[in-house]
Amino acid sequence: MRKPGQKKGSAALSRPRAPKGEKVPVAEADPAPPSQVAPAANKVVTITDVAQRAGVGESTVSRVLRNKGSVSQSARHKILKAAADLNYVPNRIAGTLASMSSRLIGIVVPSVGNTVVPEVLAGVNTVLEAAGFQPVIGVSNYDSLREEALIESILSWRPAGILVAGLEHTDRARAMLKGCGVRVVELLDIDGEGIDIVVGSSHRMAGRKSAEHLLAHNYRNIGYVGHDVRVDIRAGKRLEGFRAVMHENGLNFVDEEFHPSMASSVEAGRIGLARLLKRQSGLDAIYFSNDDLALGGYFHCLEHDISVPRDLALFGYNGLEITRLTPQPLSTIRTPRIAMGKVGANLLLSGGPSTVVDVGFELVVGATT
Amino acid sequence: MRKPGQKKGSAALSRPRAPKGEKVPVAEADPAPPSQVAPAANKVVTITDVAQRAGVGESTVSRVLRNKGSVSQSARHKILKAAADLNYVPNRIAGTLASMSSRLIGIVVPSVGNTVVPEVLAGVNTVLEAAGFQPVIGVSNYDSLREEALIESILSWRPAGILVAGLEHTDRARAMLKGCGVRVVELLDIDGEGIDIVVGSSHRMAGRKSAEHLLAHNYRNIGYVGHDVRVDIRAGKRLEGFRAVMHENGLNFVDEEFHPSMASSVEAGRIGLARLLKRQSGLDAIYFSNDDLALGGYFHCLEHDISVPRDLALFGYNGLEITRLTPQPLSTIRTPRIAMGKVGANLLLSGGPSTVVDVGFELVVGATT
DNA sequence: CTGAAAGCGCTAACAG
DNA sequence: CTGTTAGCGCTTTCAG
Repeated sequence: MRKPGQKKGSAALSRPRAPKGEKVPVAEADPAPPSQVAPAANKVVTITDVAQRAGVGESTVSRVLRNKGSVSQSARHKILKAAADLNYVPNRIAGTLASMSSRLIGIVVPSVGNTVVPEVLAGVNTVLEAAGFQPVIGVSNYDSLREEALIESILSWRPAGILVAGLEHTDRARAMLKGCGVRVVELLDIDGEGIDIVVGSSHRMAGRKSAEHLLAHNYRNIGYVGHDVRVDIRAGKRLEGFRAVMHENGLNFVDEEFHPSMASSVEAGRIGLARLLKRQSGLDAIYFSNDDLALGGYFHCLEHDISVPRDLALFGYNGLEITRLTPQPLSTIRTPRIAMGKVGANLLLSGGPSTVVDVGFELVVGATT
Repeated sequence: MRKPGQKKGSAALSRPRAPKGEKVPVAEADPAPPSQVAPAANKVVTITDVAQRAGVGESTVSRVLRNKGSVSQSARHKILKAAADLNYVPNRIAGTLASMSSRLIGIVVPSVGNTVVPEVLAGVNTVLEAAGFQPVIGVSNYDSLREEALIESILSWRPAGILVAGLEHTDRARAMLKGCGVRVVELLDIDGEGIDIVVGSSHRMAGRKSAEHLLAHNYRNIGYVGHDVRVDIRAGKRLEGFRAVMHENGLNFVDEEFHPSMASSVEAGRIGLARLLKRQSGLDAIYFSNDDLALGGYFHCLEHDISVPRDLALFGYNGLEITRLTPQPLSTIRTPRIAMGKVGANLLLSGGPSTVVDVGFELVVGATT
């Protein structure tokens, strides 16, 4: 049996006594008779304490604190005062368990490398916060097994909903998502079979449009510079779409350079383009897996006096802020990331039916094509 | 009294029945006598179910699932099998309440705009994940009142620890952090009074070193281009340090341009430098509030054929990856962000005494000074 | 409008 | 090694 009255705080991580500077006289710290009552130190305030101090029942306190049910003004006042005096912080863990409904929202993203994921998260967060939900985040590092583990872990917090990136998951992850009983939103991509709510844009189509743009501008000797497309599935879909259009026009990439980095990076683009140009001449345009890489390629051109787009055209993906601020704005495809996050979060909370929302994209003709 | 057996899932956000495509015959959906038993649909599996199916007691199941205490191989086997069969996902909300120790870690950051915060978070996350903790995140948008609210909200989840950015908080926020009974880590800055554990570097000193560097290279007519320094307190400290060195050498900024954006941005740097150069001639160096701005300034120079550093030297802060990949690498100060996150998280979990850790910084001499 | 009481699902003694 | 039993702090009937 647990000894009542001997309440302890969080065992492992509770603050050690007397942090730097605060002297606590060893002998006479506690004026109460020692070994009789446990020292009241750090006792966590509960709703019971508030109720007692206000002289009301616990349920009334609960009602006031959650603005639910009707309570007399006098009681409300006393309770609010008591809570403030006691510095009461409600315990949502207990609240969640009792009410069987949480204000936690799970989020699983592949990385926080470039700014695209943070931007989506910012959009999501705006909505969640306004609605009083708290995000619980996991980063999978583009590893689907890690994603699976994260999903399980997050689900164990019984969130009110969950957002994940992309449509590709392990079978077990899909099963868990399907069976967990809460709404799930898959963000960023719509090319594939979704689980519940899907909000994103078509990467296949983005790749196609990119190719059509370059072909329309009479580029024919096109190279590809990308990062690991096995890992970044959406980049792979863009490449696929691009390639399809090339084939439909009887063309092929002159050459392709895959940097083995899992995450995209400016450096990968810089190195990748340098390598490609070393072994191929006659290229007139490069399609990059995204703006990070394209930026690296652009820097390479600047440094080596390769005239863009006369000598070489460059095309990226994402429409990052920076791409329109370089000396020559980069040609790219811009996606509404903040909006995507907001739409996803709203749909998650709104309780509507399963849907697929295509937020679309915009081809931005910069000065590099 | 709550009717037993009529367990319901999360009310608000539970998945609606029959999502797209799955036809559910209205009349004969449930073969059981209607209005007698509640449909067993979606019943959430609990530890009791697992125990029953495995033919053991609940506590034994708990022991197996948490690898605690000793259990016979046969029992362990049966339990694991039962759990898998039932697709059991433990309820950590209940576990946390019962054990009074959570595996949640609160994190409050000012923004997710540029990559510095995500990088710190990546470091933090590496450690947390390895130790089985889950981050609960809040974004304050550089608003201290919002930060206060977020801290309160996050504390209500009774996290095992909390990480916040910077040392400046509202009085109430400090009080809550001090009184919450768990370890708190303040990241990014060490110039000031900390609450418990402080991990960061001195921005004042970074500003000083930057000034010393420029002065040592004989720049004397120095301008400042920054974003809102009232809001980004750490940028303000750098400016202060820089200015102090100038004064000690009988100098002053020739002119200062503050872009009213709260968050830093490449655009602010571009516009800010353009404005500054329009009203001042004879400047030989610019100190930027950080690399985002410096990058924008650099792009402005590239576009307007301002020779760097001959006509104008540029100096930033952060040491973002991209600053060493531009045609001329930018001169800047690099901070160990990933390491900072790791150290902070480790200290948080390790349970040591309150400390201040200066992770230092490195002045990177690029090609722009 | 208010209080009493029964759990939410799990963990932690304790006694086998 | 294992089952029983009290709670964790809060919400939610239900009966005043």
